[in-house]
Amino acid sequence: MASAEARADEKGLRFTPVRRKVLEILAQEHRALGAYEILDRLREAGFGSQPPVAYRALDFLVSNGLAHRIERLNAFVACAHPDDGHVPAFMICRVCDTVAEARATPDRGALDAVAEAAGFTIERTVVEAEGLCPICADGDKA
Amino acid sequence: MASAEARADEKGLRFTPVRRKVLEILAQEHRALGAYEILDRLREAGFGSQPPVAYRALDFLVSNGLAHRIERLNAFVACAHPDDGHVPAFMICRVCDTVAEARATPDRGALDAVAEAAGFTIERTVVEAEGLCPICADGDKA
DNA sequence: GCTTGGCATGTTATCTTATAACGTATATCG
DNA sequence: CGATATACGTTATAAGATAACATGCCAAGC
Ligand SMILES: [Zn+2]
Ligand SMILES: [Zn+2]
Ligand SMILES: [Zn+2]
Ligand SMILES: [Zn+2]
Repeated sequence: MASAEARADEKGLRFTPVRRKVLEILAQEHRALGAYEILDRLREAGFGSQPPVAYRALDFLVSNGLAHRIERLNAFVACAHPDDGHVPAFMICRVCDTVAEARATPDRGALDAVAEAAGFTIERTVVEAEGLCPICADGDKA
Repeated sequence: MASAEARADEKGLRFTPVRRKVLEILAQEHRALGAYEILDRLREAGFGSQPPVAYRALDFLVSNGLAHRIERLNAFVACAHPDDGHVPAFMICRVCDTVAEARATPDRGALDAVAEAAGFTIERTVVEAEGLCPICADGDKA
């Protein structure tokens, strides 16, 4: 995470205490956190306690590729590959809510073809798979 | 839509007036409608006017493959291919909110591979592309 | 034909998620 | 130092979703 931060600094981004704290909070979890859950922890840490505080920091992190929004959950995760500009794909466990991030880039062939045929210009793609993580799949069998 | 309805009947599903009305409302639009927008139209048509009325009908339609939820928009569209069990992919115009549905099935190769490697069992996949439809892309140039 | 059980509908109340609007503080630059 | 831009903080409210409970409907079983 330190490296991501360093790169952000180089790009002239202002990595303020709230923003750093939110990224730390996200990075400590392997699951997606809702904005209000993050807000609770900000409050505990002495930051502002109203929704815009959390949402603004999250907007910053998402805009700059340091975090992603999980549409399926209305929640957020730290980016697992903050280096490059990538198209993320997520695997969300419906039991324990853990979220794993993969790169989806090679995935887009078929959809791209349809879009091109339809004259649709894709700017952003959301790929979110829901299912069972290995641990919870084991639990199910037991 | 009549055909979809007939098939639903055959499966022993109860196609009640509210449910039919909601499907009609969705089918009349090529964009996604929020639950409260649907609720407004139900009210106008003399149905119940409280949120659960809309949400329950939508749950029914989504569960039975007659409509889809667009996670990106927290909204709903009628299914364009109600025949088969398909994995839908959506192209959402960020300007006019129109939603086009494509079949995503051949798309999943890469993600499937990653999931298998990780031991993750995929049960459902959300694919939503955001961008510009042909009409709005033209408008941008002008 | 009446009863009973399951399902759908309807309502009230409440919860969660998100943003608008405004004032204050802090940083950056001439 | 003063001007300007960006970030932070608060209040208030919008938008999306569900819990809990009462009522109505219909079809199966007596
Ligand atoms: Zn990422
Ligand atoms: Zn799990
Ligand atoms: Zn469909
Ligand atoms: Zn458009």
